[in-house]
Amino acid sequence: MPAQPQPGSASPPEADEASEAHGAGVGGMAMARGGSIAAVARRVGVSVATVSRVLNGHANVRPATRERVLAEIEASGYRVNELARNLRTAESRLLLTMVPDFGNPFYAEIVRGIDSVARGRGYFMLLCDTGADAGRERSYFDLLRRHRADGAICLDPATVQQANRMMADESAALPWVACCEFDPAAGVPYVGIDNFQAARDAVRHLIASGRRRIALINSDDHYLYAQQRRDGYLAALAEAGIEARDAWRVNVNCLDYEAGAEAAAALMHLRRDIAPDAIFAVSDTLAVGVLNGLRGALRRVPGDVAVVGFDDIALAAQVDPPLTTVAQPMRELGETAARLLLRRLADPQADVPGVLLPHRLVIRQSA
Amino acid sequence: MPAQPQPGSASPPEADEASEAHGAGVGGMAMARGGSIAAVARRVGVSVATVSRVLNGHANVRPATRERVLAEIEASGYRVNELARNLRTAESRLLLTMVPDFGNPFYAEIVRGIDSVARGRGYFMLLCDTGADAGRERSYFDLLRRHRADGAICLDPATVQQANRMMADESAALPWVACCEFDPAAGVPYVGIDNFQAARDAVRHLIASGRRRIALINSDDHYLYAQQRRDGYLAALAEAGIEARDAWRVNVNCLDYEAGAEAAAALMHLRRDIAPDAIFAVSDTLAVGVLNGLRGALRRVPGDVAVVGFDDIALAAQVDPPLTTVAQPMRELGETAARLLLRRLADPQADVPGVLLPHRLVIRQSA
DNA sequence: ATGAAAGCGCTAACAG
DNA sequence: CTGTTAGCGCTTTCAT
Repeated sequence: MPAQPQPGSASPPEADEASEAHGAGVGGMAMARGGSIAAVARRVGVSVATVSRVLNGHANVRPATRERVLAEIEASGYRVNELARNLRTAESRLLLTMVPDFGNPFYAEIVRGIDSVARGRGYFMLLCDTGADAGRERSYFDLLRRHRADGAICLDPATVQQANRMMADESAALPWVACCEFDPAAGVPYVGIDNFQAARDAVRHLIASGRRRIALINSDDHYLYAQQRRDGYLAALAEAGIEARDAWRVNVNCLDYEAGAEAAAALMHLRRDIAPDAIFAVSDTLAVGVLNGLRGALRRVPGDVAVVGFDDIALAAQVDPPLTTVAQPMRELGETAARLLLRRLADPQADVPGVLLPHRLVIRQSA
Repeated sequence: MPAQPQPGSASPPEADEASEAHGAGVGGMAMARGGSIAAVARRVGVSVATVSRVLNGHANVRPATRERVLAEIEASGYRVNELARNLRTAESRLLLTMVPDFGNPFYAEIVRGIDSVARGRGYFMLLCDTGADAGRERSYFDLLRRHRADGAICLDPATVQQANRMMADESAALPWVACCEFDPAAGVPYVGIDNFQAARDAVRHLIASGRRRIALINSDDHYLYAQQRRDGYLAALAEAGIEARDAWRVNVNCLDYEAGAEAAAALMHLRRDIAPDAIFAVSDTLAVGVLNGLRGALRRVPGDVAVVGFDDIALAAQVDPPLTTVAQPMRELGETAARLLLRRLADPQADVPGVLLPHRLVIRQSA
C-alpha cells in the first residue's frame, strides 16, 4: 500500500482550493470531509467518471489509477452522497416495513428477519408503526409512489386489507408483499402460515387431552387470519362432535396482555355448567394475559383451565406454567417476506409466489 | 372546487405527449402516474416553479392558478419524487435509530416514542438492530456522512461508547443523541435517567423490607449505566452497613430471559448462609427470567427471595408475582431524544443539553 | 483506460 | 404573481 497521511494529520479538505465550485459554506452540501466526487477527482487529477468507477468497483480502471483514487478517498475521508446516487439510479434502497405494533415480540422478531436479509442485500429498513397514527390521511403506500422506499412489507392486517380493497388493480402493481395476513386472490405476493390447520391442531390437542368446553379468544373477525383460525377451531370442535357455543368466543381488538386478562376474566363469569375448561388464544401475548386473568379468578392452569397460545414468542417458555402454543417461524416469515420483495424489485415482471411456512404445536405445561 | 375528472376516469398520463423529454420507458424514473413536475407544469400551462410553489405551499401563487395545478395533480395522480427533492434540499428527512435488540420491549417502547415525534415533524425512521451484525465493518455513523440519514439516535450502549471513544471530536460534530447510555463529558446531547439514584432506591426498598443478602444481576460493567447502577447498589448496602459480597454480583452480556434464569439458578447454588434473599436485576426481562429460575430452584417469591426489576415494561405487571420494578419513562425517553435531535438539526449551532428524566419505584408483589 | 457531458426531478434565486 | 435558469452530486453513455 502506498504511503498515506495519517488520519489524524489529514489536511483540512478544500481549505485552499479556490477553484471549488461549491464551497463548504453554509447551506452547501459538500461540507462533508472529502467534499464531492468532483473534488476528489480534481485532487487526484482524474475525471469524476473514473472516481465513480472506482467507487462502484467497475473493472475498467487501471490498477495504478485505482490505487491513487482509493488513497485520496482514504486520506480525505470522502463519503459518497447517497442522496445524489439515489436520484441518479432512481432507487432509495429502502424497504418500508409497516407493523401494527412493534411492542409485540411477535412482530419484533419478524422485523428482525426482514432487517437481516435486507441489510445483507444492501437495503435499509424504514419502519412505520401503523398503530401509532390510525387517523392518518395518506396511505403508507404513497411512500412508494413518492420514491421514499423501493418496496414494502406489510405486517398489519388492517393495512393489508385496506390495500387489497382500495387499489384493486394498482395494489398488485406496487412492489409490496403481505406478511401473515394475506389474500391469495389479491394477486399480491405473500408469506404466512396455514392458519386454519394451525388452529385446528391446537384445538385438537385440547380435545385429545379431555377438554370439551373450549373457548376462543380471537382478534377482530374482519381479519382473514382471524376467520381462518376461527374456522379451524370450529372444525376441530365439529369433528369431535362438540357443539360450539357463542359464549365461548370472544373477540378483542388489541393483542396486548390486558385484553387477554380481561377476556379470560369475562369467560370465567360464565354459568358454571358452560364455563370453559380450556382457552385457545390467537396470540401468546393474549395467552399470557389469560394466565394472569385466570389467576385473578382463582383458576389453576392447567388443572381447572388449559391454555394454548399462538406464535411461540420467547416469553412463552418463561411464564408459569410454560405455555403450550402454536409456533410460527417468525424469523423465517420476515426473511421470506424480504426475499420475495427483493425478487420482485430485481425483476418487476417476475410473478412472485405466495408461500406458506410450516407451523408447529409446541407442548409445554399449560395444556 | 372546480369540476374535476373522476379518479377512475383519469386519462392515462403522458400517453400521447411526444414532447416528453424523458418518457416512461424502461429505466426512466418518470413511470409514476402523473410523471414529473415538468409534465404537470406543461399540462397546466405554467412553469415548474409554479407547480413547485403549489406543492410546497408557498404563498405567492394566485388562487386560481393554484387550483388549476392542484386539479391536474389530483387528476393525474402525480406524486413528488422525494429522491430529487432530497438531493436538492440536501436532506433525507430520515432519522437513524440504532437499537441493540428490538425484541426487548423496553427498546421497542422507546422506539415508538421516537417514531411518534419524528413522524409528527415530517421525518421517518431508519431502524437498525445493531445486535444483528456485531462484526460490521463500518460504523453506523457513516450513514450520516453518506447522507443516508440526517441525524441519529443511539440506544445501544456499546455503540454509544464506541462513538465516544472513536471520534473524540468528530463525535460531537455529528448530529446524534445518546439515549439511556450516555457520558455527559462527551459533549454529545443525551437523555436518560439517574441510574445511580434509581438503583439505590431499588436496593433501599429491599433493605427496608428486611432483606440483607441482596444480589445484583447487572449487564456488562463496561457500560456506564451498569457502573452507575452497581454504584447505587453498593451505596445502598454501605449506608445500611451491609458488607457487599462479590458472590452476589453477576454480570450477564445479554438481557434476555434465559440469562436472567441462569443467573438466578447460579445464585441459588451459593452456600446456604450467603445465599441471597433478594435479587435486583437491571432489566425486567432479566427479572422475568429470574422468576423462572427461582421457580426451578423451588424458591418462593417474595417469601424466600424478593425480586426487583428495572424498566417497568408492560409485562412486569403480568407475571406471577407482579414485578416490583424501577420504572423508566420509556416513551418520554424516545420522544425527548427525537426532540433534542430535531432541535440540533434545525440549528446546528444550538448546543443541545443533556436531560435526565425522573424514574419511579413501582411496588408490586415481588418485593 | 479515461474523459466530456448529459441529465435524474426538484427547489430557489433572480428577473420581470 | 410567474417564468427562466442554475445547479444539488452522482452515474452513465459515448467518444477518444
